[in-house]
Amino acid sequence: MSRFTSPVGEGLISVDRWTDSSQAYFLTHLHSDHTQGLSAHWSRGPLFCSPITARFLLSKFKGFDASLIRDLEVGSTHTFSLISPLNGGDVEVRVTPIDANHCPGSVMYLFQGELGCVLYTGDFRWELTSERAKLSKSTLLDALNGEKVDILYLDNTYCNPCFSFPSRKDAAQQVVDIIQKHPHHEVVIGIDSLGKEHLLLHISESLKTKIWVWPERLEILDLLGLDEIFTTDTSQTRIRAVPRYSITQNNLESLNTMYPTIAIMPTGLPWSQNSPEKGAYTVRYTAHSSYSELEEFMKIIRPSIVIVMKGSHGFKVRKKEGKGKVLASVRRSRVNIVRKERRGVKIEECDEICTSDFEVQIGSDWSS
DNA sequence: GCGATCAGCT
DNA sequence: CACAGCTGATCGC
Repeated sequence: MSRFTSPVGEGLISVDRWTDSSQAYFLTHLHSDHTQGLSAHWSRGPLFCSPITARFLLSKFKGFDASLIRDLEVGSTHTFSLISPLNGGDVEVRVTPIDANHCPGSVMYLFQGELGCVLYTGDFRWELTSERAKLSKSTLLDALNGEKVDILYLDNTYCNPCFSFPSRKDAAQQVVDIIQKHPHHEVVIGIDSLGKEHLLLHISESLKTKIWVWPERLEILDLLGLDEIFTTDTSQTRIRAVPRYSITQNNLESLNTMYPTIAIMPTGLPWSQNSPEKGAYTVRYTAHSSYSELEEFMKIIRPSIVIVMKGSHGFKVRKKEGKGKVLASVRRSRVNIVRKERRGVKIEECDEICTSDFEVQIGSDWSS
């Protein structure tokens, strides 16, 4: 444990982390909690991401130096070289970006080479009933080719047995059903600046209608070639996708003084409650893995060590005194878990990756 | 005045 | 509570 976490020399690789010095920077997707510290003036070094994320990045940060972007074909293995701060020699690294099925452009990164075998999931949904996730699984297993994952950085947002979600396809149909039961209502659907495009597409196709979005959102949809089904003209549709934070009880009541309106919240968050009598519907549509999906994932990966990236309502997280450090303790599993502090990760070079430092403790909960 | 960071909120 | 944000205050340039 201590050998990995104690920094030796300069950092080599940073993932979703932009505040300290590394030789290569990786971005999993363009949600804002993964880009804190990134700006149009980025100059620290090469930034690796998927081609779609590169497109979003240049749109979000106008004036970004495009020569720093290394867009990597998803599903392929790429090789690059870093300089060892220990001996000045080359450190060869293989990286495989794998579709994370979280939002457009989102990827996980599998790093292999002298650094060891490190899998960084970023935010991901391991929804194996979908063809896309099945493809991600085979890409991952092919790239691993039997190699053991030394360190897994895991999105554990919903890693608690109380979270079970329908497939996004089924959840999308639930939204369509709600809309069809209100044929004379206006409909507002809460979304963020990126994500849930497949939900909106499903609604548009099922109901043969365009969907209103705000102008900045249409720019993002244009980058995906989806401009045909969206509009910024309210007269063309009764269905509007609006910023999630704009859907409040007060706003819904105000809308209803003008026209009968229902609100639909696609979310996995447990405190968003369904209140049909108030015209407020919650549908469990989420871009994060459910507990059982995480279980499926862990059965395949069986890493030596897991570092979880979230954790407030996932694993039972226990605050440890001093320095704001947080360690996770897991009651239902004996997997060795450490919670990463703050955002992203900096991967340092070690004298060697010594897997015996990370005793394998895969518990029966993962393996049964 | 501008950009970066943070507190507070949903 | 906070998926992934938004707004507003403050600080340094």
